[in-house]
Amino acid sequence: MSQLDLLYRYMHARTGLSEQEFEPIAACFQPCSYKTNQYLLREGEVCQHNYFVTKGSFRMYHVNAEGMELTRYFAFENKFGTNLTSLIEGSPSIENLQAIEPLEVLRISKTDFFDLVDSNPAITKIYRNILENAYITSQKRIYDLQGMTALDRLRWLLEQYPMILTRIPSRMIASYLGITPYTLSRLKAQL
Amino acid sequence: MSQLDLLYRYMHARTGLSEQEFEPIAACFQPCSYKTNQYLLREGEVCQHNYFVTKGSFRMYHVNAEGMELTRYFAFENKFGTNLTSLIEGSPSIENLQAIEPLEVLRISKTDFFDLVDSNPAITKIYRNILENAYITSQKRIYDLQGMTALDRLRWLLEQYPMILTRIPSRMIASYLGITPYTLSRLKAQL
DNA sequence: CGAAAATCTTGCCCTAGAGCAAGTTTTGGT
DNA sequence: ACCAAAACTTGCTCTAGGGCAAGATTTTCG
Repeated sequence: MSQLDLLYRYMHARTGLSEQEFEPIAACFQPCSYKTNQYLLREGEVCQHNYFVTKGSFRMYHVNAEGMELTRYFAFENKFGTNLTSLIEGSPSIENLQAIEPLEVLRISKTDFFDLVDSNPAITKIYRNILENAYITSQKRIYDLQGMTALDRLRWLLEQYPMILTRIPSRMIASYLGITPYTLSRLKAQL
Repeated sequence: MSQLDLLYRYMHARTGLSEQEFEPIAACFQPCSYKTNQYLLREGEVCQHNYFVTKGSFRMYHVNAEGMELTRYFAFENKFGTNLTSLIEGSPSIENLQAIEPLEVLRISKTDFFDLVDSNPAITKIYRNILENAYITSQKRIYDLQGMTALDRLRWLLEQYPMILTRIPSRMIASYLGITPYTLSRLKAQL
């Protein structure tokens, strides 16, 4: 299955667009590879692309005033991921996008993307879908996690991504759950 | 300033639409009043409207498994507010929308709203704007609050809504900040 | 206006999770 | 395959914030 096939399937499932309609869209996407730990975007830069993951994964994280990493999102296969805030506002990103595993993406430039959003009904719909899902996911995260103990939060995460403990380094999971690596290590013993 | 004037200003600022273009949109909105503590939507119901606040405020909150209230959002004047997840998915709402002060809104039904989103370019743009803002706000909340002490979180909230301590009961603010009313009371002494 | 109810405050004690230190295991580069 | 560096584990101590109880204040509504 080629990279573009994956993207086509993603879009077809959400909009029912035909292969012909897909062609001009596909032309805007560029394949791109990153090694583990390599950055797609660094804090302070203005985000220029939207990324569709075809293999591997990357994370989005922020370094706060105390120097602590806070991971907000893991993008796995068949997901779009980007710093939407920076992409939308054209403001400097407050977060880093970093490959966790050897990563392959299809990326589309900001201008091409928003041109398509404004001109191509299928992409208008996809963008709406991306925004709706991003919003719903982030609401779910706020609600589900608030008031839970750290152990419950870990169980919640494992339900959503059963593979995560084997694929992703613990310190990143800890920073996603808002706990220290020490605590995560102790919790794993209790699972 | 009439309710519809406020809505027109809101939309004009975001899309530049003319009064003539606004007319058919305005026709879809219905004025509606609620008393303090009255519910716009209860948990378990499917959300049927999108609300634009012209006076007063309402909150969105959820009751978790332990019976604790978690407040997610306060909607003040000139804001749209609804349970977007329920509105989008047609799923039962997991949250309650409740007036905090005597409240006046303009509401639009779900079907009218999504019909406009699909047919009216100004509303397409407004909806995109609503989604983008909802997303950005919710990201900001996750990032800003994670890793902060309770006192810092309170200060953060007061920066955004200086009037909140006088307009909104403390227990709701506590549940928004993810702390107990006891702790909030102690923190207020430290401000 | 006045009584009952709800809300807010504060003293006290307790627990979840932070953080350091010191060891162990895993990973990556040559 | 080897070594250094990074990541993970675990014992110990400490603290922010939770939660109860009991009193003070404010709100509500007849």
